[in-house]
Amino acid sequence: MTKGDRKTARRGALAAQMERDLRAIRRAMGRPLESEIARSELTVPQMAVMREVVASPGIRLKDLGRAVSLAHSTASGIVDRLEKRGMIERRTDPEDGRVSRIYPAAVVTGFVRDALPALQAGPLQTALARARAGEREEMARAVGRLRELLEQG
Amino acid sequence: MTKGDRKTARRGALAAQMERDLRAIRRAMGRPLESEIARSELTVPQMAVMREVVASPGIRLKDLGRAVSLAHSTASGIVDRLEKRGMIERRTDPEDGRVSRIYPAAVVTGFVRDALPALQAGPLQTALARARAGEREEMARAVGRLRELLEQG
DNA sequence: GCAATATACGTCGTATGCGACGTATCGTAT
DNA sequence: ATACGATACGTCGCATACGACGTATATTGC
Repeated sequence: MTKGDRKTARRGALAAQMERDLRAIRRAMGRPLESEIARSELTVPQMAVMREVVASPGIRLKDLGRAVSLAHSTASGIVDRLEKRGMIERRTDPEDGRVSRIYPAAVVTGFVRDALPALQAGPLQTALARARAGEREEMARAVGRLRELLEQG
Repeated sequence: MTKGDRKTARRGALAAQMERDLRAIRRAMGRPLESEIARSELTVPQMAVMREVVASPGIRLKDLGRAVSLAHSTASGIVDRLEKRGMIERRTDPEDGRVSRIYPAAVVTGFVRDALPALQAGPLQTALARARAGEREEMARAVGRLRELLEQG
């Protein structure tokens, strides 16, 4: 085995470990939501979509998907379910018949704007609270950098 | 607005940004797999499971799920599909009728052992290759720490 | 020895999550 | 004006992904 091979193997092990960690992170982030914020009956992605729609009423589906880093088909499905619950509204753009604009339902706008900041104190924020300030910044930077590296490919 | 409120808000923003980054990371990691490693016809989780099964033939389903950070029901489904393709085998433990042990199919054992290291050079490893060595370690550490913080809750 | 409990899995219902495909609409070049 | 490509969505098929529930098998308590 050459020196280069060992290097490659070491990087592979690092990557494999990071993959395991990232799966575990995803798992840990999704889990408590079901129980902790059960009152709101919103899953993590639904929460993210609601936040975005409240922040930008009338957002196009495509931009919504990009904002939450989801394929438009996935975003469409989430909007479907939120619409079925009456928390959101789809309206075709009068100036461009192709785009459907997403609005928060009038009834929930105020409620969501108030409740969301409190509700979004999910497992991630709880975990971050346990870290030192420097650690928090470091992890945020690392995650951002990793995203950057992955997306520039 | 008190000083504590601002602090909480800042942490919320940090958490929200990290959530976006983590979604984007997940998305970027899953995507090229479909095309790049299309020959192997294996998805990311299937790859992770194959790796684990080849590394530990006869592993119990529960331990398999834990190793890849997935619920046992999810692991069961993945094993179902791999079994249907003949890449894996389920055998009930003769000493304990409850456990089903997972074995790599005899035909693929050698092949997988050789092919996997090359195939697992997925988007993450590509991205990591673009980073400086120090950055790599830093990101790995940060991700590991984040996992630790999330799981200790 | 047997009832109560615990464990390991399989299965189901639901929610993501994606690419591929079809459709309606818009912009544009002829 | 009309054909043609581009764009935005909706929908489908499939693969995760989870908790809840049921079932079969061990283990424990008495």
